Amino acid sequence: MSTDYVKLLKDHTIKVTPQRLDVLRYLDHHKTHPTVERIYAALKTTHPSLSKTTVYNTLETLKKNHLVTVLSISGSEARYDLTKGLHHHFLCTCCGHIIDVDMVCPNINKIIEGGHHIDEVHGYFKGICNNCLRRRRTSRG
Amino acid sequence: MSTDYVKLLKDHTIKVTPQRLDVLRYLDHHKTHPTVERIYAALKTTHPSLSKTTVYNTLETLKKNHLVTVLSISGSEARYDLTKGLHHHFLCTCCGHIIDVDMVCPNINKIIEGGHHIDEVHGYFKGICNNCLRRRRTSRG
DNA sequence: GTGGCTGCAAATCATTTGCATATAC
DNA sequence: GTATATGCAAATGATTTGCAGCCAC
Repeated sequence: MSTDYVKLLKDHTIKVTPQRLDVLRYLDHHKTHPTVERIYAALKTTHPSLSKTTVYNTLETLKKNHLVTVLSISGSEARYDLTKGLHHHFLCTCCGHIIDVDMVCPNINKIIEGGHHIDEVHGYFKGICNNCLRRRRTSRG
Repeated sequence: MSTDYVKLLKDHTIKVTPQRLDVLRYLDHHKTHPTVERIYAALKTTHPSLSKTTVYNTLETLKKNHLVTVLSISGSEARYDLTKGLHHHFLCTCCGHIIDVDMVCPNINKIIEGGHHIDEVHGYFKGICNNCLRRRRTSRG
């Protein structure tokens, strides 16, 4: 993503506001699939008047413009990701981290045999990440 | 799934109660990935004393025993599925139906290159199903 | 008989809504 | 100047929790 967030918003006919720039910059600098709460808490420190509603509104606007993607991989809280090429996600059920998975499934089009029109493809994997596996091994042995 | 729900529960050391049998039977007869609300509403008609808490509890118990699988494909409400072999799901954003997708991705193991341990694989597709596509075409032309 | 299950009501948590004020353009 | 965005508080909706009484084993 370019760092010209102003241009990015203007290109999508989204009005430029400090709040929107903040959220965009945060997502660009923290590719950790953050929750609304995390984004809000982080930005609140440097922008105390920020409201959580605005974070929700902003993310909704960015989503409608396909600038962000929402993940529903981890239970109750939505996770947000700057939109980039098709990739999938691995949730470590031990530490909660979400790891990007670049993987192509060549026969993904099989589903089109049913004559359905596909807009979105989400691959969600859950398990234990290599970090947690290592830590467990170490602490036991 | 066998229709011997009593045996199924006993095999998993789950106490047999009318409520649990009801939920199990409902899921076996309605492979529509129902929400808690739908299961509850349906069973309530023949079992008026049933509580929604019990539906939640039962689904949680069945889930822990890997008898049901939870889908988080459709926004805020969880959807429940009797567990069967690996398959994926297509959500029609027009009519809300969830369609099973039997599809094998041969290089799914690529993710293991990262040394992560995988427990669950969920493929979620979103778009417009063939039914809705046909209906739209018809109503326009 | 007893531990686990049920069902009710209240609590919680993420998200949405209504609305008055403020701001981008 | 006007339409839109912001921020607050209240509302909503799904799910969870606490607890008293009940039931499967």
